[in-house]
Amino acid sequence: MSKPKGVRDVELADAVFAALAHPARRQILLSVHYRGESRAGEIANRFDCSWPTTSRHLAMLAKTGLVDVETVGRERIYRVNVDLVRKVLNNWSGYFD
Amino acid sequence: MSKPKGVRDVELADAVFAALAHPARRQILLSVHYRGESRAGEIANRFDCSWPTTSRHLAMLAKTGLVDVETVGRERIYRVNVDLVRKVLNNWSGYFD
DNA sequence: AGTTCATTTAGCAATCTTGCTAATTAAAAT
DNA sequence: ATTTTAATTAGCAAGATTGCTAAATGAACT
Repeated sequence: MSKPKGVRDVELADAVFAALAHPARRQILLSVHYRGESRAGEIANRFDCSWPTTSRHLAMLAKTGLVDVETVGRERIYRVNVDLVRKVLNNWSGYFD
Repeated sequence: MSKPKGVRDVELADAVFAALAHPARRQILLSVHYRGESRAGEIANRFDCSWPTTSRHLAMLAKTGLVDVETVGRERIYRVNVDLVRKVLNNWSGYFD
């Protein structure tokens, strides 16, 4: 544990809130969650922006840990990391109780 | 009720998540919450960025409704709108239950 | 009225973000 | 081996965000 927990929490919040800042990423997150695991192409087709643009949004969500990716052949399957979403949001909400 | 509730919720989420995206604004929000109502100058002095920069962050938080402002003479007193913070975060967290 | 104090607004440069199309990777099918 | 399919990465232009200093607002004090 090189960094103290508080620091890691702050860095995580930085990344998560940055990721959630864009409407398209929030939409993607909700969409993937409600439809269950989704292939990149399915996700890209559901949105009006280009596939590469969606791909970059997905990459950012993945980097932050908000989604997990599984590569199956030439497809990539995304799932929401529900625990992380809830953890960060609930944690933050809790500061204001 | 000109816009349907769903639309208003989405617009509110856009504004709130945009406001929470910047670390300085999250820090300001926490700081104002924990120290209770604060004058603009107190807030500005607690952070290393310039007063005008903090002022703009505060303006954004206020526009979004995350803080309320009361003008008393030449001072401005900020308070966190705890209900809004919690409402939006809990609402969003709830999507992933 | 003139000065000071608290704060915001203007204006600008530097940096980040987003969106696109074109190019690339790599697995599957022929 | 070549082509097709799924998806990402590169590269760039347009726009948004942030931070600063200087200027402006407006209440309070002398």
